[in-house]
Amino acid sequence: MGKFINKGLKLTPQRAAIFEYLDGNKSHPSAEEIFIEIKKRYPMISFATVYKTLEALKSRGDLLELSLDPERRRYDPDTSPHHHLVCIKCKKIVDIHKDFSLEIPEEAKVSFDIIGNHIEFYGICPDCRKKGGAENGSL
Amino acid sequence: MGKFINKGLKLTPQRAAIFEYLDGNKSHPSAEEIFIEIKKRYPMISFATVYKTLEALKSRGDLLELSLDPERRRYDPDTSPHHHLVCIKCKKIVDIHKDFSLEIPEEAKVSFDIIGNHIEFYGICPDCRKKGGAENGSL
DNA sequence: TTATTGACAATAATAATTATCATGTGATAA
DNA sequence: TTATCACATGATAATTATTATTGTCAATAA
Repeated sequence: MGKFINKGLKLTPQRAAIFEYLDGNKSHPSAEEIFIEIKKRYPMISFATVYKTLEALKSRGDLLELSLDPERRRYDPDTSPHHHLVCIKCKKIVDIHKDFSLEIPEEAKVSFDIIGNHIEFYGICPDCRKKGGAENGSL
Repeated sequence: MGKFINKGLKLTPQRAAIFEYLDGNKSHPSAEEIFIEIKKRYPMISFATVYKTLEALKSRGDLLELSLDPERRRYDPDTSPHHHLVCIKCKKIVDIHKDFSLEIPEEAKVSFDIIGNHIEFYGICPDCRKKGGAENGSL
């Protein structure tokens, strides 16, 4: 959980468990998934603590909130610039670490101060292709 | 409201109002914004009708649901392939009609069947730059 | 006409998220 | 030590967003 310690957040057992779960995690979990997972070790943890910790990390720039899934917010501990590949069937999200060096379009140049970009590729993952239409796969 | 008629949906006054509001609309409204606007003319319309109509249009491919704003779903009647420019201050969304012809990355090729992509450029719009920090602008 | 269907509004229900608040805890000062 | 303070926690309430259910009515089929 290295990347999350000493960020001005007091390290409590609950937070340590959340940090440990998040660090290096590539599954882009939702708040509920994080809660369920942490609860296995700390059955007394509350949803509020999870949300508050996520919010704290987010506001410190150590956690990305993804809007790729309209059903719920999902989180990504990898804050380095990267893009995502989303399965439209099972909502699995895979990282794409590649720089596309997009040329800023004219409409943007003349008006917005562009800060960054994010590309969502969407398609059907191998699991869903095989199964021919599973509604949920492993995240 | 041309683009929405004769799509297998019976044309009711409520739907006509929703269609008229959406057709050509570039503001990427939320369900609530649509509801409020329609209510001015049809005060008896219900939120459920708005949601159902949006869902119906969405499932017919005549309306895009945008996941750019984590707070709420926003809708785009322009179903032609295009990208978006989002102001991180006021959440204004502007269309970018430009083909970036992204080369499909290796990670994707070997696994996912890629169907499409969407680029979100984010930055600060001229209004917010001037105002130096308005929390809400016109959508 | 009668049965059926489809759409509506109203309402209830559910899900996701945020806020409130009393209590607890660790770090540090007295 | 103990007092204090700032912050964290968990329980729960409240909100917000969305979806589902129900009863009604009008249009249509039988």
